[in-house]
Amino acid sequence: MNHFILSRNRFRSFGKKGLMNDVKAGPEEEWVKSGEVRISDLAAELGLTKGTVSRALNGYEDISKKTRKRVMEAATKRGYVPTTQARRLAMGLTETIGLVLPPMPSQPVNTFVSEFINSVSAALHLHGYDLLVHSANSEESEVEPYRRLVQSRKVDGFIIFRTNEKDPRVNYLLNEGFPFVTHGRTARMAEHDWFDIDGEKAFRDATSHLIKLGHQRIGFVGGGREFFSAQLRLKGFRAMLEECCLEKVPSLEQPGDLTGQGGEIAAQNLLKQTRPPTAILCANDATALGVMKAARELGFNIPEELSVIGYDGIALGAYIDPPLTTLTFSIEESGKEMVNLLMRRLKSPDLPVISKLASAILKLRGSEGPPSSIQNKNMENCL
Amino acid sequence: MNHFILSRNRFRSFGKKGLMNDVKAGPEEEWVKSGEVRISDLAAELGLTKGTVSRALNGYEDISKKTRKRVMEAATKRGYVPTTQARRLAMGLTETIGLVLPPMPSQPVNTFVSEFINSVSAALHLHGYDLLVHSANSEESEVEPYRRLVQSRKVDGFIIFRTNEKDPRVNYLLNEGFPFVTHGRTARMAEHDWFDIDGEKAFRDATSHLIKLGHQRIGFVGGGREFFSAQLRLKGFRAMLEECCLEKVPSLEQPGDLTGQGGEIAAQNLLKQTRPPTAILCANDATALGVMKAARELGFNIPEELSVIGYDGIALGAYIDPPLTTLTFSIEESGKEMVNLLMRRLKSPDLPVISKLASAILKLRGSEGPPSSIQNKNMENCL
DNA sequence: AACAATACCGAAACCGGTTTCGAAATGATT
DNA sequence: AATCATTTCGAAACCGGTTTCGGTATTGTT
Repeated sequence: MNHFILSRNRFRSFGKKGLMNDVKAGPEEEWVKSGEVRISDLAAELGLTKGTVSRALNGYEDISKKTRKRVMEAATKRGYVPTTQARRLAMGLTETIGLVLPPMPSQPVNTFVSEFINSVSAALHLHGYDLLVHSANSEESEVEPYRRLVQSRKVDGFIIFRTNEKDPRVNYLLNEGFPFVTHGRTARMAEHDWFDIDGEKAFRDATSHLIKLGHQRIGFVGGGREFFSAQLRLKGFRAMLEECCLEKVPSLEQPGDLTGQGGEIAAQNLLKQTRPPTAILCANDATALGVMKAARELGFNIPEELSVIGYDGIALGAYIDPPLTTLTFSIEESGKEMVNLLMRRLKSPDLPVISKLASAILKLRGSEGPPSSIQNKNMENCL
Repeated sequence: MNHFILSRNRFRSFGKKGLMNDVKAGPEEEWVKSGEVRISDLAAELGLTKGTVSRALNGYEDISKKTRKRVMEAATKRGYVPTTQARRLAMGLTETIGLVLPPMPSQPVNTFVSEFINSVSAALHLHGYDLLVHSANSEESEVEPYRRLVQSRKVDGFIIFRTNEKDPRVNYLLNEGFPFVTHGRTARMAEHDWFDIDGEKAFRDATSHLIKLGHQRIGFVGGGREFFSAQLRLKGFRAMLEECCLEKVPSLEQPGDLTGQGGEIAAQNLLKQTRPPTAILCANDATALGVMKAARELGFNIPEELSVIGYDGIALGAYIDPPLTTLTFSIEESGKEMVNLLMRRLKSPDLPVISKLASAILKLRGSEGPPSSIQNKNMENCL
């Protein structure tokens, strides 16, 4: 809806594209300038109607073998490719999935995003779908981009990631009855398809690993309350502590914001205590980097005096000193699985919701080790 | 072109969307289910033809004020949003720009890509354009994705990044006369619009900085011959050496592949020499991280015994020890400028090609310093 | 009051495909 | 050879918009 006034008979370049550049018509003659032949051209050339040509190309069974062959050959020879826009309009679908990037102002480590986009795009392509990537304007509501894409019918469904427990985007789309899949669980996870990494189990594993190394005082730097996944990681941490008969010390649980800076602040709070922890579990790698930085500045040697474990498996963690031990998972698998879930939903909207939980694995790289002064008093009670 | 056979009268769900979920029709009554009203509905409701409604909404001047107002109000009241696919088909354009992700196998630090996508998408949105992100299958030719998108008319133009000197994608699109802009120069840069960072100047600056600190033997880890931008950085490095009367030592120039691993290997080659360099310039940050890792393993203290400078300005470089000094530039600006160039091209295809060169700035963070043994023999001849 | 100019809108073509429906041609059956 | 079923294709509607063109109704001019 443009609001400027247009004159009625404005210029419009019809027909052949503007610039018929001097294509060097070299030795090979049959050079086909792409995208110039329409289905009606094909039909006229073959003495058929465009309906028949369309049915022949799309495999309808009411076309004789001979005709189908003629059509196919003419199509490949002339380099015919159907115009996507027309096909989509006629079929009433967009064959496009939307992915809205959350605003990323202070996020230091976005390596996840590009890999994720890559894998999602590749997986969609196998199903003949395109990926529309939209950026979120931080000044408007979080759901605005979704609303626009739905209303203008630009996409058939959404891939949502970095969900919060109470997620307005999820609420909006559920209310619209619009197909989507989330990466991460939400409060309404029983009502929509989702894929997630089992962060709870991951942190049970990591905690267990630290306890087996001899750590008794383990710190945890999480995310804010709004990050559901970070809460689940905290849950796993607590569960393993309890399972191993270690007392839960509230001051050792610090909130963070999943950024490096947040990690620095939290680490200072932890390490300046009279009895600082001998190990710190971080809700993600960015946080872990901040923790390591603060630890260095406070004079803690890693891993001798402090073990640090992150979560995300960013490749860069292997290049720092010491290399960051982290919980890692396959981003490629994430993308592929989410696309599978979404395609299933698009094909049959009324199927019951399903979900898939993948597991992270602990990648030991060197930022953890036994504590300097081992005190094994309570260990015999546990595994 | 599906090759499976379809029965003629297959099921197709027409009209209203499948799942009219129980939308809680709360107190506020005028809840508009989005995307259900078409232009013909509006026209019928108003007693007008759809042509008139369309002209009214699009600002044609042959519509009376009164009618326009009626139409506008009805449109907003009923929540009418034109169906994108239909509009695009009628107008003969896609309002979509394609971005093909290069295959990213072992790239350790891909933070650039997501930020770039984000800024490009945001800039495109201001012009009413969408961003279609496509992944490159590494098994097929590099230009295949472009060919497909062009032939199926899914995009109006391309954003290309990480160009090589001889770039098949550029060749293909130039030959097709299809609009695009590159991030980075190519051998045919006189024939297409491009945006680039002035890497040559950037490395002159960085080299100058090191020389002023007292370094006489400076190593360089570049990219392969195919990376044009890396070559330009090397050029800047050499130019400043010459300007400062420092001899060019071939063994101090090591090729790399812009990855961390490549940096490690190159650093080993440099540091195991009988007279190792006291500083190493790296063609990008990933390389620099590999160099730092190798240096640590060979027992070089950074920055006391070895200065390291990277290029890219990845945020995470601030969190390692020591924080990585690097050449940085605004990715947001890059995206915005490239979109501007492309929009200009789309509006008037016959304008002469233009380009824009932005500059990188040296961000000092701590991985460089004066060499341990200062030898200033030749410095008085220079600036 | 007659006439030309202008404002405004309807009718219809068009974009490029897909799908339905029915008719003609072909083949099978008795 | 007549009848019926099947194969094959043309004609036309349709998707949901945009744009052209021409014809009234209105206004302005003398």
